[in-house]
Amino acid sequence: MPNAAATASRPLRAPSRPARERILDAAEALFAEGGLAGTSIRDIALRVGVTPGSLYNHFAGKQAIYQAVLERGIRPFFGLMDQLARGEQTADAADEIIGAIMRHLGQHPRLPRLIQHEALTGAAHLTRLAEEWIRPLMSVGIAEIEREPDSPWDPDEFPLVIAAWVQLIFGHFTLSPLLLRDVAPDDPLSEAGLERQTRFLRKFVRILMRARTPREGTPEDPPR
Amino acid sequence: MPNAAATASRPLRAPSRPARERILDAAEALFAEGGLAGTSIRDIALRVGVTPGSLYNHFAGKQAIYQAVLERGIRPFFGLMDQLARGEQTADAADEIIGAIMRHLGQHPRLPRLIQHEALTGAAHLTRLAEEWIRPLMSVGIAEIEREPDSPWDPDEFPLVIAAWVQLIFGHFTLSPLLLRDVAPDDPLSEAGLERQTRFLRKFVRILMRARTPREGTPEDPPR
Amino acid sequence: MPNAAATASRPLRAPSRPARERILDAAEALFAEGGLAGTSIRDIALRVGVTPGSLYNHFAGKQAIYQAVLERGIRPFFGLMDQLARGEQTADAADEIIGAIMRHLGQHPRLPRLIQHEALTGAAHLTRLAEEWIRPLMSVGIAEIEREPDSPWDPDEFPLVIAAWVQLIFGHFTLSPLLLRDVAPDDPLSEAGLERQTRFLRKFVRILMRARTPREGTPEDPPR
Amino acid sequence: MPNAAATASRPLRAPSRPARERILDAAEALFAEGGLAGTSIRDIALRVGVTPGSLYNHFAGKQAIYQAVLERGIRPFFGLMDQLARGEQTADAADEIIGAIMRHLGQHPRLPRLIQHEALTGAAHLTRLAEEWIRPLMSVGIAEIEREPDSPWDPDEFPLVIAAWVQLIFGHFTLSPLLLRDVAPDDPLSEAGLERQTRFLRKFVRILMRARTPREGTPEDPPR
DNA sequence: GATGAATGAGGATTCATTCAT
DNA sequence: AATGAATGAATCCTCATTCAT
Repeated sequence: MPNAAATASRPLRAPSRPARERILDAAEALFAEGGLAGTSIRDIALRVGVTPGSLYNHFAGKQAIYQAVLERGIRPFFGLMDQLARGEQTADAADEIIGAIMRHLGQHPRLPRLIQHEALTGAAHLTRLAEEWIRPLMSVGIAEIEREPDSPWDPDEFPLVIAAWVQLIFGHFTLSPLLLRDVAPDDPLSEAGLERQTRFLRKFVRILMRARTPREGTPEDPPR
Repeated sequence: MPNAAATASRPLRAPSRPARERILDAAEALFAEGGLAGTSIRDIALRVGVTPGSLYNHFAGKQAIYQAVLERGIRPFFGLMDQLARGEQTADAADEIIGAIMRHLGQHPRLPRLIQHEALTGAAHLTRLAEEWIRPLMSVGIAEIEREPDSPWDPDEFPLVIAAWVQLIFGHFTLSPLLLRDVAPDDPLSEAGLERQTRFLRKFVRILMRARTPREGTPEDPPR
Repeated sequence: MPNAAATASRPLRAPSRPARERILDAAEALFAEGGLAGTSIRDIALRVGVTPGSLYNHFAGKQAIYQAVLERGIRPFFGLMDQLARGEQTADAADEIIGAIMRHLGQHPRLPRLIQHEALTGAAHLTRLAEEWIRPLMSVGIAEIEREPDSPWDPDEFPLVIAAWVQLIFGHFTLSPLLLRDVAPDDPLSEAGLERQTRFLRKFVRILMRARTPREGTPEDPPR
Repeated sequence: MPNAAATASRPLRAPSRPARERILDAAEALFAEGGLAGTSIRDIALRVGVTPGSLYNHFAGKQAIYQAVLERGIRPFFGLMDQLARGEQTADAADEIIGAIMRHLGQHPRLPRLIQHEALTGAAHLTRLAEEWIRPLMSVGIAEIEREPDSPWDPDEFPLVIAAWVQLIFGHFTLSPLLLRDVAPDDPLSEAGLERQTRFLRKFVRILMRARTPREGTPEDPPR
């Protein structure tokens, strides 16, 4: 009974993390790496240290585990967005928002990967969740843009600006590990990497939001 | 539209696009959607209109097809980067680069998805390719940044700036379809959506590159 | 109605029909429908409203439950046969026998189905029981035939006649629900359906037992 | 390659029975014994001498095999019924019908078992087939009854008479092997057993159809 | 007596791959 | 080049059973 031994050594902490959570932990890690199709029930069971059949005492099946992982990951993130939306409108709110989000994702670095996997494969498992997640996200962002009088952006560009923010934040977790593999001084997901990216994003936003629109290089040339 | 040129030499409808290409076409579409693990040989064969066994007359196996899809997709993109790197250093080079890249990806919208899948699952199949791809990409970008005397960025931030660009461009193909699903006036991958994003990115880069650094809101507050 | 008597001693609604019986009730219903292989321990537990493991507090396993269901069903039927064999030899004994059997099976309509399942799958679980059941059944029947002086049957045909009776009686429970599905005015297992069949069988037996042998159409033509 | 050897020894007969048929042969035998739930794909594959996966090159799954077995078995039987319905209305038609049916079932003794299994488990897989099978069967039978002027049966009893015939015929294959196990001189499904039953049924029908109704023993006593 | 969690065996089915034709 | 049939491994899941609580 290895788990018993493992938990016995820990002084007080919960009498072994509940099985359901342990399964979701393992599944989250694997799904974040391989996605739904790339992760097998056996992999999960193996990581939990249990027989595949055992998982079915806790979840109805692979899809149910996947869905639960997604919900467990998104729910607090959604809560954070909600809370930020309600936050005080100080001058440096943007800085605070970026910091809060990066801090949260730094502690849950699998969430952006899970969402990116979903987005790639059709987001079938996300649609219900996404509806309550993307909306507030857009609200938070748009409110933030509008508060800035010097913002160079037109209202019909606002969604693109928000999307850009999401891409930059998520991309740090999903793409930068590849892009910066040999070029950055440290792992993007390390403490240092996260701080670096946070500073970078703050500067980024400062520039983007307060800048006066520069003259257009080639005004209105069509992209084609 | 290079394919059009290639097939122009044959009568009209290409009844005989080489089998190898037809397989890669089918596989590309499926891999872009489901990734390597989420796509079966049978799916591909079905889409080609052929028996699974037949594929083995053209490729050594599933992995070989996957690798070939990746290479076929990345090679021209790599070529484009190379060409852009060599391009004239006009004042509006950045605009041209963005246009060229968006134009290319607009015609090969699966490429960013393939790469994103790879990035998520560990990029095992990409490393060889990535080495010859990411380097020039970084070069092109850094050169471009350096040419801008007013750029607010420090040299050690350059890689992050490049990464940001990639995230913004790729994200449009991998994340925006989800993010803007109900909020944008049209499909991000449609002609109109691509033009919109191209204009947006140009404005973005203009602001980012030429802006004078605004005063920091909270100078040097650590992210945590 | 022995169950009624048993529960009559308790207040009224039997909130505490012994667990063993409740299990057998559930199992009987399911085994009668799906047979041994087609019924899972979980199905039974679900129907009882209990956890699968609980069943093992009352029975050694699935087979034991099955065996117990079989025995609980056959025992009273065997008792009935025995009693009928001992019955008064009145002129209308056959009518009474048919009535008694149909009445009993009407109240235990799963028994013929259970036995038929067994007969189909090899009767491995029945052999011990069958030995003490089929014998008396044959006795009762043969005695009855012999009492009829006008019977057209030869002694070596007696077993076939008995078998025919069983087939007709059991068939009403196992085959007629399918055969008469759209053609009979009511469900064969309903009160009305059972009465109808009882009348029919009585007429049947009257004809069969007392008829004078008609001239053979084609005397002694081989069946092939 | 044992099959090759086996068929090589046979002088001329078809170049090995087609795989599809071999699978259905094996499946039929097993389904007739254990029913759908009691038969595993592996059992079938084992009997065919092939790997379970191979079956899926020929059938979509277990249910498909089952359905095909049912159809292959019922179709010719249905054809026979149809042909008998069209047959000449000679004086001894009943004898001929009984002979034909018993002959057919004697060569396909699994069919009654398959149908009985279905009837017990709900006949879900049979309903479509049954509709085209039970109708003509009823027609054949009723026509036959009506042709007999001395028949003691009322028109509203006709379906019960037909059902009785089916029960007697099917029961010989599904119930008699159990009932007559130790009491008959030979196996009911042997040549001799079949002939015996055929003679018995002919006598049975002669009596039943031509008999004058005997006086009722107890006129109209309700069965309860 | 009941439960929740675990298990090993086996269930159907899918999969990548091979190969004779 | 393509196919149909085969295969062994792996897939997800169910099952009967056990056992500490």
